[in-house]
Amino acid sequence: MNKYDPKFIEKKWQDVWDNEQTFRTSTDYDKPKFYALVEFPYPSGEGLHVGHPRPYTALDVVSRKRRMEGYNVLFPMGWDAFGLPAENYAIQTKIHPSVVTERNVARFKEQLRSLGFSFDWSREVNTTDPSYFKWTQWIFLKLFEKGLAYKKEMPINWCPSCKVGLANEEVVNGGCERCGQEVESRIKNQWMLKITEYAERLINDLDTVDYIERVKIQQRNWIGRSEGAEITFAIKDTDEVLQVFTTRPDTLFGATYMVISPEHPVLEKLAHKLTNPEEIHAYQEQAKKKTEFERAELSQEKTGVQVQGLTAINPVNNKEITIWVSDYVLMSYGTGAIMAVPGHDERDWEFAKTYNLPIVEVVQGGDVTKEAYTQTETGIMVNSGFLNGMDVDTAKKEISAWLKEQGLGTPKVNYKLRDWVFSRQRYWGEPIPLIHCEKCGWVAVPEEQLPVRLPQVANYEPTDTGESPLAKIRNWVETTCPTCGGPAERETDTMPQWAGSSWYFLRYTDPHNDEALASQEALNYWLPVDWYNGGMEHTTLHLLYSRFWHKFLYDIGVAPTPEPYQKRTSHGMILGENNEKMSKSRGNVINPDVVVEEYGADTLRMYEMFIGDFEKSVPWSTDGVRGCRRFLDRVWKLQEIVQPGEEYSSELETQMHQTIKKVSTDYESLKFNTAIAALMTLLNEVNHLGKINKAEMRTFLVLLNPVAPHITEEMWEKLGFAGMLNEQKWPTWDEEKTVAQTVDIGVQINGRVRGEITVNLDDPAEVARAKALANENVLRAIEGKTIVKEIYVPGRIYNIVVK
RNA sequence: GCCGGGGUGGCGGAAUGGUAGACGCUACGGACUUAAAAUCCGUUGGGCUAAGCGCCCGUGAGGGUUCAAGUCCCUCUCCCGGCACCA
Repeated sequence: MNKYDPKFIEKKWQDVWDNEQTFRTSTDYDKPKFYALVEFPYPSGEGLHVGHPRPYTALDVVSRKRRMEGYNVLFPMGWDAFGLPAENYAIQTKIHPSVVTERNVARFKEQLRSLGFSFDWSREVNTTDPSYFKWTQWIFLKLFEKGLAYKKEMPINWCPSCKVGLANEEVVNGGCERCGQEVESRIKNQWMLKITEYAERLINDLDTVDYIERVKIQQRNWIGRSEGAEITFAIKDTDEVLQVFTTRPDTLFGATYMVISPEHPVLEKLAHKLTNPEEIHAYQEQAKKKTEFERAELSQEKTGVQVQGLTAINPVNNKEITIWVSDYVLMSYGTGAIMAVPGHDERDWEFAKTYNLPIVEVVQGGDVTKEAYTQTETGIMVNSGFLNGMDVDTAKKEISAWLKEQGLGTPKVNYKLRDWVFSRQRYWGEPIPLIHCEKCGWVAVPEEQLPVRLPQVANYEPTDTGESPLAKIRNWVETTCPTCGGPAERETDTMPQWAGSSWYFLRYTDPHNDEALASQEALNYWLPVDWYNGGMEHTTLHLLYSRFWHKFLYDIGVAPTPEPYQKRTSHGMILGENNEKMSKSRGNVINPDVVVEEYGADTLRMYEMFIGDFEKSVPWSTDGVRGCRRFLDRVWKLQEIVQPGEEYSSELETQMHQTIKKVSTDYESLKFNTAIAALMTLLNEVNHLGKINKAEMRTFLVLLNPVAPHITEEMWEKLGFAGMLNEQKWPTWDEEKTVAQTVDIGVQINGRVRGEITVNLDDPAEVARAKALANENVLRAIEGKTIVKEIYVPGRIYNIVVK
């Protein structure tokens, strides 16, 4: 027998799969379907990282198993190729990002191919391909049409030295990721998408999908739904009012002052009434100057200024209360104004202490002179007029009814989720397909003119003003208005990287369609995605954004299901051998090419599945890789001991059925490590016996195939088994045969194991008892004692309680 | 601070309330070899031991439920991840 030579074998089978289009998805829509999705990568210049193959192998395993179970499987791959690294590289080298992208894609593809994934490459998509982003732009126009895209003044992160608007994730500790320069906040007019309009559905529909719990929880927290009331406070001697949002309307009697955010419009409106305008303006200026970072850093110390000249009226008792301005109240949440209840809110308590404001206890149970009492379960209302004596829940209901009756307040739900800032002042992204006309305003580029392509340029540097580099390409910017034909200008902002990835799973179903983003037939058949695995870091952005777009497409009749993904799971990160995050600067990066070169793709795949709990982070171990290679070497050698036999042998029958069951169920529940352990155990047993028959060998190869497809396919062929391995049926197990008829069980005395006996599973208790009491060690342990109780769990344990 | 997840050998990790440590790695011993590597066999939680079996301790800490707890309940503690003045 020749040596196991992965380099030769892997190349051979990859070519076979390519030439025969083995894993091409069928368009036979009558077959049961299975749509497996992994997050498509950004093709960086670094090439593939050992982190990438972990989720890919996992769903490759599931996909390969599903095919053998008779499903029509869609397991596609593509490129999320718009993005900053290619653009930054272009600025440095003047090489067009599309050239760099093409190069990187080729490399990534080659690397992925070398790992033997069963992707259907005929369905490859690329977000930077005009035939793809035509539909990204089309979706945007639909959003615009339905009023879900709007333009608004918003601050962006600006690096004054690079003259570039930065994405939030490019700001590290308040500085520019590349040059370290402190980032400024600049106000820009930006396109926004109204994701908040979908907040309620994005929360509620989580109940209809099978996501791992931590993903659901993180999404719920991010959306941050809270129920409360909006209450109107009059401002004395004016027609103006202050609206506040509160989750604790029950504490209204304890509202002893109000706080508005520095950006609150009332300061402008009633500027003439202010008696300390300089002081207020100074505070507003100070707040404006603070970057987000500083605001967070200084968050402990409460600062503020009283708004003199204005007094508010507490609607429940008509008491006059002071108004303050402070940056602990955010304009972007609720109404930008709050009623301060220092007795029962920690922030208000702190502020009241700093400025010596009155604190009134309205819920009994704590000591409001020492700290805010925020417990709501047991407290009883006091100092609250008609609410006195009620518990918090009752008081909430009563006061809400009262407010409604008086026309002073309404129940209200608020979300932490903000609208999505959709503009980027960048070159390498999808152009936003809108035209601004002096006469007609913002006008959509007509559908038949899509896609709006990026102009070829020589320079990618952004402008001093923070505008997109596109703004300088005048012959691209200047156009005519589609509505009136007059002179008009194109929008120069581009879309964020999240745009293309918000719908790519739809495109895979019908990737070459020119008439629509995908045919209704394909969408109806393939959606929802049956299983989507991706990183936890995408839970609050990509996952939420794509659910939002999908729901929108559902509303306009394009997507056939309210939710895009039926099931979502997540993998843990792979760390360096020193247990730190893998990075160039830490010098602990493992290159998958090197592992493939030295040990083979099957070894890499297997190790990535065996390395540990799939859902947890785990450090790389080169020794562990070698262990997997040793296993495959031993598998290879099984060829030498294969015996005839078309039925499982009596020695192995039970274990065969156990292993089929274990492997089949573990592959389904992300427990690849224990599935592989079961195969190792089986191999050890086979080697002890020194033989394996054909029936056993076949099953073993099929079970191992999803993890190590090349070696198993090669052995299948060498052993002369019929057909190709990937065409075989997934083996089944017989539940009855998974149970050994005789087992060794422990005998416990008072819960401690004192001996071991061998029982037949169907032994009655008396027989087990006789065996237990015949055991020398057991006898010694109960000598001189009285048996009080005996418990026999068949096949598990015999426990004797003695005194 | 809030919300998740988690503490099990030297390491990665297994364990429907039923013999804790499967499987792999490491280390050690042996076989093979002129030698080494590779491979194969054995040992590998700690302690005690008369070496015969055996005994004691042990899943972050403390308590509880149970014939029986890594697993269930209570209290505490530490680590990781996310959010963070969200009214």
